[in-house]
Amino acid sequence: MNIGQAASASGVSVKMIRHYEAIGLIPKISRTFAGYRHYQARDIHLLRFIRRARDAGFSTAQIKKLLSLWQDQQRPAREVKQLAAAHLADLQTRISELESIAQALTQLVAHCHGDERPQCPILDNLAGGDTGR
Amino acid sequence: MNIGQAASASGVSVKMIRHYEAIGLIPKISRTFAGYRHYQARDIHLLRFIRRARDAGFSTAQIKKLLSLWQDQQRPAREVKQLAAAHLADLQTRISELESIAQALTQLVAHCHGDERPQCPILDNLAGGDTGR
DNA sequence: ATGATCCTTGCCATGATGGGAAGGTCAAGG
DNA sequence: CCTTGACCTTCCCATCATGGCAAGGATCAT
Repeated sequence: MNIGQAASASGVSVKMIRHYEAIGLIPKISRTFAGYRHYQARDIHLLRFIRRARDAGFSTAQIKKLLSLWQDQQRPAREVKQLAAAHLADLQTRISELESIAQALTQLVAHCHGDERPQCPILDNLAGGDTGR
Repeated sequence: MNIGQAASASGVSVKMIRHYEAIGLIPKISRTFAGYRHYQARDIHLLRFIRRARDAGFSTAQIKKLLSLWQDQQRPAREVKQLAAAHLADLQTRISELESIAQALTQLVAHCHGDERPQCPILDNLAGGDTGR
């Protein structure tokens, strides 16, 4: 399997596959005599794992750790859970931040008449003072 | 006012003030004969506006537009509202995405016993198949 | 005058991703 | 055999918002 096929089989772009190899997230892949990367079924599994982890919002560093845990048959589930819980906490923090921004913005948008007149509470708020209370 | 004072007065870092000037988000600031940037009260207002907009999650491009609307006494509130609403929609999209990730992850974490045994549904899920459904 | 603290510019880094260029390889078909 | 098109290789650059560091100049207080 060439890199393009590995990409479509795994859902990871060609660019990113090479990148992951370059940063050591995946091991160096064997090459054909002409220098083409050659992927085996287990490489595809690896890439799929990475894609799912990435889709779950894990950072590259976290994925690196997840991979090493995955490949360690002896790992305690505790470590995995810890990592996942930390990431989850992080997600929830980000969600709350975005939510409070969205809430404030919703207020402002609701109070803006939005017609042709120049007066606008959104700009007033940005220019002005207290952040919507 | 020097740039350092402008930074603490506005809440925008020295680095970012210079950056905003470089990318044309704010006009070129007057300089002292020695080349130091010199800030007036209205420059601080501008920086504060930018900081608030940035805190509200607007992109630099959107802030640029907001600034031009702000400075145009004739702007229709409609345009501002449109911009803010678009950003709000964007925020809400991002929030939902994060929420669905968080929800899936919460399930997985909940089902992981998290003790010393190696079996772990989190890794199984990443490795395996259906995304927790 | 000397040291501390500020300012200047410029380059590099982040993290995840993509674009594009210049050049090599391979398979299919005339 | 040669061309063509699709693929591969590496390398460099860009994004976005932000920061760090370095070398050198300015200012200010002692």
